[in-house]
Amino acid sequence: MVAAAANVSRVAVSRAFNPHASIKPEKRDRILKVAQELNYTPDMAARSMVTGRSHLVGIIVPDVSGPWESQELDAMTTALQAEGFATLLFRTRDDFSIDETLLTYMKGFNPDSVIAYAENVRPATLARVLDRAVPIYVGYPDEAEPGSEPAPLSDRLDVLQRPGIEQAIALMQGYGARSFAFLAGKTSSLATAARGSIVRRVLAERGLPPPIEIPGDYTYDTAYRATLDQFRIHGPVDAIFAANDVGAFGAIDALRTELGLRVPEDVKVVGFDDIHQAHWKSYNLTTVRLDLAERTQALLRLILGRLRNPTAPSLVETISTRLVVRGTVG
Amino acid sequence: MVAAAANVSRVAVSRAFNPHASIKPEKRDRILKVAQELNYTPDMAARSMVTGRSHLVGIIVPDVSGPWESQELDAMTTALQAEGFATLLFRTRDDFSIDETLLTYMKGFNPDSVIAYAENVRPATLARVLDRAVPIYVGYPDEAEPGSEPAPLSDRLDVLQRPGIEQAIALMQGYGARSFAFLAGKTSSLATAARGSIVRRVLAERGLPPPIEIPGDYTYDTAYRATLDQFRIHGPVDAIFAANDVGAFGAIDALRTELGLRVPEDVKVVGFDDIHQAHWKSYNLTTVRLDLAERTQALLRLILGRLRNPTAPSLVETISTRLVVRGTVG
DNA sequence: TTGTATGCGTTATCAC
DNA sequence: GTGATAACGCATACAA
Repeated sequence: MVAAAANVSRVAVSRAFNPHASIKPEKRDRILKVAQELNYTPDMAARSMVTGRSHLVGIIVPDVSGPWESQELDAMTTALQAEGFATLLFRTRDDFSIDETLLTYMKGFNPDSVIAYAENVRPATLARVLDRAVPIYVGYPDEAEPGSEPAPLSDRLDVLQRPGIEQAIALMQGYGARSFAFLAGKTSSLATAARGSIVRRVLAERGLPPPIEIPGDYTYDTAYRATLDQFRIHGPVDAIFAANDVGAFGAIDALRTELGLRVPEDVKVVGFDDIHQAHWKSYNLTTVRLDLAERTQALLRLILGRLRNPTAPSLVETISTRLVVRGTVG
Repeated sequence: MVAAAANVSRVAVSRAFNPHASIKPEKRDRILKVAQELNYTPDMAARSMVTGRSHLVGIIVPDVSGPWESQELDAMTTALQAEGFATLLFRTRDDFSIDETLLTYMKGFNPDSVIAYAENVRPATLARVLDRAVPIYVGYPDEAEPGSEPAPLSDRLDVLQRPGIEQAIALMQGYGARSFAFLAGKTSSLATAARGSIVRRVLAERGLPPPIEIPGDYTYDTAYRATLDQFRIHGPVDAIFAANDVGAFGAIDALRTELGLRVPEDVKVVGFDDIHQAHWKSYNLTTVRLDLAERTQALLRLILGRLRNPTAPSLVETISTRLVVRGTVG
């Protein structure tokens, strides 16, 4: 507040920086000018204490460097910044064990909102630890397990995974695929569970045999080895549906590099996410798209809506998926 | 502080949460227990005001979803979390124009430290805007331009890029390459400028002709098209040295997919960074490694060292590079 | 070891 | 439109 001392009053400075406050324009301009000369910036921590708004949005991800996660993080950070929020980034380990510690730690920063993914955090834990900020919970409603927790107090982004998966299977079947494999993601992941469940159901509906399950964990290396094992030990399949794009890359490389098979002629492959790398020529992957821009906007609506009306009932946004056809099926 | 009211005193709670404070162990345990039951967490904002430590480390990147950036961000976030810091993430646009605004905004959060990359932020701007936190500046000392700014007040991580580049060129020359191309990154990037300069110098030292410059911007698509243009319009080269791995991927796919050339038989390719994707079988890229763990530890030392002694003269850490040989040269 | 008083920088409330 | 004052939640200096 030295800026004030150098010139005139004290709360005037506060008003000068707050667009809604009433202050004579010329006075505001003068104060802002002095502030800039003195290199003064309002202290967000102090502001946070009295306004109850930290202008921080917490994001918890299991692996910042995962292509999908990093692309979503990029989009969210850009969008949040445009709205005056800063991204507070946390990284969780794969197991649920440190959930509580991490959430408690994060709570100390009083984020205005928290984005958590179903894969990483149990909804009950989330709801219990955070109170001020209503968390946003990304879930997969179609084909949810009967006993799944209802995510009591949180706003939700529901991702409809079925449409894209139906299109993918229809396309592969149309090109003659009869035997399918589902290359799973991490088993603890709700997303992969929902995807696998949908795949099984859609295959059944179309009169196709149930899929062979190839174990995976969303990584390239595991997908590569697991695909090798599947083909060498258990025998080939006509088509592989991967729970994520990176896994599909691993499967494709295993098929082409080590098994001498052609994609898509010998084996068809479809991924999930449509990350930037999916259009790289070496893969040119047909995949189910989770539209990033759409998703980012939906999350932003949830955040802003909750902040505007803290006592509103649970907010829900829904987005869908669709197939992006490239060169690994036709 | 309601936790205190529910039980005993008031500052006792503060001491209970501060490891250094003197308090009877049993009392601390009891307080911590009650705190947990009441779901209480110390407010970092309030703590920040009185201690002058925000436990926030600001990181500014141009593109969170870039493989290299996201991998470094992941490693840094993990390391910082282990030391009790949270990552405050900012994203800059490609041009320098919003530098000041973004930095001012960031300053409002009073980060304990700031990591900025030479590509994104002018050192002078950085030093002027931030005062409390001494920024950490990642630079490339070897082959620095004579007129480059000395980054006055900041701690530095110096990356020695020459060793890895020398090894790469030696290897390619050893396999018979005579004509070289340098696939550049963004022209405004200091890293790419330094890399190009080193490549030119090393080629000259080895009696090889100067490299052809292929324009690029670190992206796959641009590298793909630029490589196509180079070979179709200006003619082929024996070897391509790319300023980053993703650019190398684009070049490889252009060579193999559209030009019908073999890598490494017809054209040798080397990248830079050694991102996770470099070992994917479709590329299996020989590349210059920037060791991530080493780099993360060096940055952490800088941060902690500066915090321990705020008045110390500029801290400098130096890390080197080395070639990782895979399948795109031999 | 423990409690009391003070201050960190800001905004909200209430006078003027 | 403007200024004084209280309050946010915490850590520290000091006294006990």
